[in-house]
Amino acid sequence: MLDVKYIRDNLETVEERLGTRGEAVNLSRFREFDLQRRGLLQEAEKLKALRNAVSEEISRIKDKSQARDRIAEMREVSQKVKVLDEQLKVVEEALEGCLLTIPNIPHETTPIGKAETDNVEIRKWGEIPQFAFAAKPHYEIGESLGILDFERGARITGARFTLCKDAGARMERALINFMLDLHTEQHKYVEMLPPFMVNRESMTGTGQLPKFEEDLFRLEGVDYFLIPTAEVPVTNIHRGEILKGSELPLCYTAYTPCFRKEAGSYGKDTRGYIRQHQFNKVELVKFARPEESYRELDLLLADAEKVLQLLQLPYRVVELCTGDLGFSAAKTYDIEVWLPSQNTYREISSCSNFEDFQARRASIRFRENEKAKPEFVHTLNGSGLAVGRTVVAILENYQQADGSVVIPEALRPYMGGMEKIG
RNA sequence: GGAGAGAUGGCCGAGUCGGCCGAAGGCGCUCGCCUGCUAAGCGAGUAUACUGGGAAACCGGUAUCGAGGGUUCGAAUCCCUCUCUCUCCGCCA
Repeated sequence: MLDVKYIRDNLETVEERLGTRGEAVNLSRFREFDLQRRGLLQEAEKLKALRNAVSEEISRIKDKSQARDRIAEMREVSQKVKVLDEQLKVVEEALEGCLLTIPNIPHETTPIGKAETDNVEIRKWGEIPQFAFAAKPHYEIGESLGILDFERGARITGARFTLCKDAGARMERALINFMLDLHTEQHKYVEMLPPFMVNRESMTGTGQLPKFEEDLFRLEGVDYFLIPTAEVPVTNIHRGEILKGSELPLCYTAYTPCFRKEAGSYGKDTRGYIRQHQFNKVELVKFARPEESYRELDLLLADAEKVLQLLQLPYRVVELCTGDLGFSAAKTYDIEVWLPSQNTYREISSCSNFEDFQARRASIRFRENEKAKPEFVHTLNGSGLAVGRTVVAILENYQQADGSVVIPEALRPYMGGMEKIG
């Protein structure tokens, strides 16, 4: 959510900068609701002030018969207040609804662009493997090794669900532990294991709602949703709180499964393990001081990259352009891992600074010192990493001519010393 | 699922028959005084949001005692609904 006062005072700038996201933005509705609200508010508050003053007078009059006129007068005032308050409520809801659907303003360093193709490559890491044979896609490798079972996954649930078996299941678990250990022991994040379903307020706080309800799995009977990412429960840990400046930045890491409807991605990545309705992810979340948030974003990105470096998987980092930026983000770096079968890099992590956009929605603030005014924190998060796609990358990059897959050295301690599958 | 108890400021905790209650008292914290050091003591201060005015410091108004609604000139206090927490019973990994 953007600052109402900022929009009010910089309407054209805001429209223009939001326009770089690719959708025309018209804030005239906002302006109208804002004006209406303040008009009604002033009127109502004036009457309330009068009522409060006269009520106090009445309280001092011993003989209530002498207050009869004033009581009658105030009865009328209260009626008017009631009407105004009702109108106000309608306008405020409209204004709120308006605000909740306005995306974040891209950071000034976010490259202007229309789509994915305008993203900017920042750096590449690692050697792209050269195979003396035709590199197989991960789903063929996984199926022939008996560690990924798409058919039975679909039988159990449906399309885009996969059964991990034997060393495949073990590798998922190993990667989760490997990543969590790295981030908690080397990068000093605090581990969290949050609920995997959240309420509507939490989804609104991080920006999934109200606009993207069709992407979420919703439970029946209660207003709970399956989380599409750990960002939601972990960021909402501090919803409604005022943190101490001295404890910032707060750095949390969490493993959770993620559930996404993938509405609108029909036909994309239909085969294999790339795009699932349920996948595992280790997430990194930070709450930082505004002036430190971009430095923290660089650190967070480096922490995520470290996973791929240790696993010796080639990747590149791209900076998303304004047209490709998520709703809540001001700036995003994607980490893309090399997939030999596709002869291209595919997203495996997305690291974003949301600045105060989520903090304002979720009311997460901090006080620099005892007497300081509360300020909104900046929230950040990034995948560290998507576990399923890491499995995909390992299978493809570490595949051997005989169909076996070598296990990255860093992962072996987590797989009982296993050196290869098959 | 059944029965009961509760929800007040950073924390603890008071709030009588509705009015002078944004809310006693204590703890904590901040600043000052005092004091070889520490402790104790003394004095002052210590919520948030919106809104009007002001360049600002700041001044005024409104709202907030779990949430929403009702009664009333006036609600932390009375009534209704909901949510959450705790205790007991049942069930269960």
